[in-house]
Amino acid sequence: MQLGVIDRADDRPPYRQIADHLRAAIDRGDLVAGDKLPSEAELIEHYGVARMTVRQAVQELRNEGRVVAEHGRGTFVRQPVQVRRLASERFARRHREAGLAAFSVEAQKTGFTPNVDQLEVSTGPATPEIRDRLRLGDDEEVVVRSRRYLADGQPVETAVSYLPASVAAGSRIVEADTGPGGIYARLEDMGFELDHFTEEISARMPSAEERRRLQLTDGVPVVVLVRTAYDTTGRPLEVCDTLKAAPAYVLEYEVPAR
Amino acid sequence: MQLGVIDRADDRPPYRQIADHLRAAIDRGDLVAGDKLPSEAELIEHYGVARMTVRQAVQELRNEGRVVAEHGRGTFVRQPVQVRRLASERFARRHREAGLAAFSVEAQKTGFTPNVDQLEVSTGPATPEIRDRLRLGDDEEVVVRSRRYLADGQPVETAVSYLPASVAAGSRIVEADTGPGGIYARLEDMGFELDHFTEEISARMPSAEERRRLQLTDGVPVVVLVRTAYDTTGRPLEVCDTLKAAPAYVLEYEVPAR
DNA sequence: AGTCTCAAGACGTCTAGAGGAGTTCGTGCG
DNA sequence: CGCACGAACTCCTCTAGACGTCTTGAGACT
Repeated sequence: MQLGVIDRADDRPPYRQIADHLRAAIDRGDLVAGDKLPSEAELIEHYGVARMTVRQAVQELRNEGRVVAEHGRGTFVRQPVQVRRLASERFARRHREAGLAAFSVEAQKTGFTPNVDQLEVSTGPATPEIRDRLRLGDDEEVVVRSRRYLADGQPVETAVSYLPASVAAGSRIVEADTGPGGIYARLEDMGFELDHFTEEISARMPSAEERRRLQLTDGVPVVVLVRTAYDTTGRPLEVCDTLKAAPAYVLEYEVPAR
Repeated sequence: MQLGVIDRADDRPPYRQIADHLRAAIDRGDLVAGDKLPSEAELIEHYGVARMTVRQAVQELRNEGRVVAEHGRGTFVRQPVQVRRLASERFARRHREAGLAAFSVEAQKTGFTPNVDQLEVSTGPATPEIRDRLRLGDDEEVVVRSRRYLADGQPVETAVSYLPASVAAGSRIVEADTGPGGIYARLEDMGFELDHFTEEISARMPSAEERRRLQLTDGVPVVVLVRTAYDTTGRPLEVCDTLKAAPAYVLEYEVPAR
């Protein structure tokens, strides 16, 4: 494998030059997914720099998610993201069925074993952001429903729903088991007419806690999806905050051209 | 500000404890967006550890995108992601108009100055992935159109479109200026009937090159959006690969409930 | 053959420095 | 008053080590 040497005339610092060499080796195909990078000792030997310098170089690639270090074994080139498309979702299906039901339908098609856990339901004050989205007053409380979806035992998504307590109170929405059709069916039972949804999609690096819950390695971002459901009067009935394990999970939307 | 001390009995290493202390201070609100973290010297003094140790702690928060270091000034708590909603897009509008036109309409509503640059058009062989998405044979070439969108001079999105050369050949699609309505209008001029689109959304860490083109700081992921447009016969006519600067750019979709 | 032990090799964490480069701001000079 | 300069402070890069934990595989033992 060709790595080159450090050019002291280059204005980039040595650690960055080393990182670029390694990245180029991956891009060239000298190193493919699963291959082991040269060990730290070998890089020190090759470049004639201190250990912290080669570690900083490798750290760059780890932060980019291109390699993953395994304690005691070595550092390996990672499979490029979104190779596995664990599940896709179609809008229509997603919103006709709710929660685990939609996930199960997808599972049948894609061939994984679906599971859901960590369902917690509580009622309490809302954060300013949720209050804003649900257009609530300062004192109004919300019902919070959180859960985690797994595919073949692997966590792929966490979701937290917020509903105004005034809407959910007295219904099965405040219970762990909402019954068939999920909370959307319950809302319709209660006379609310669901009209449309907005979804805001962004991405960010997960916190250590979120990384733990989704069993993510370093350098992998999560897709953040915030769905708000409105009734025919334009009143927001639910905000659902979803974190998706990005490399494993690709959303797929289908829309008409006009 | 309350930071605590390192607990040698704790099984977490010191640098992680320090990172947790700082993260907790932010979560508690002791430090809010724009605030300066204690300097490295102050953290060394407070915790009684070496410089590399406090740097490693701060590096954790930088990787999470919660703080940003400014050379010579200090390290500052970053605005939480998606506070600025530079632009939102609605499906209908997005696909009736094309490219800069849609971007400009959005600009008018949201109040930024739109711009587009780096438009390059070329024809050549396709990557295996693009060939697969466009259902092309091994020898078929594609027309590649790349551009970058800016809002108030700030890059917010890069996009690369791929069309089968057999579709685009002889039309204005192979020219830098496609004329009014963009490539979708040209495709319709040529008798192709656009039927529907799929969009796959994921996220990943950008490469150094991508970070440069979008002027992103460390620790910020990009949202990757791959749109495929089909005609009424189900033939894929275009694949558009889009990178969005995640924290500044939140997609917004609106869909009917059923 | 199967199991245990141990050493080598890999990455993880940390120390105690050094010099460099960018930013800020006060001070003194013109 | 305006400007140049320098000190102080900040983060950046790097050195040359030390010891730790984890993994693997060779070799000894049963």
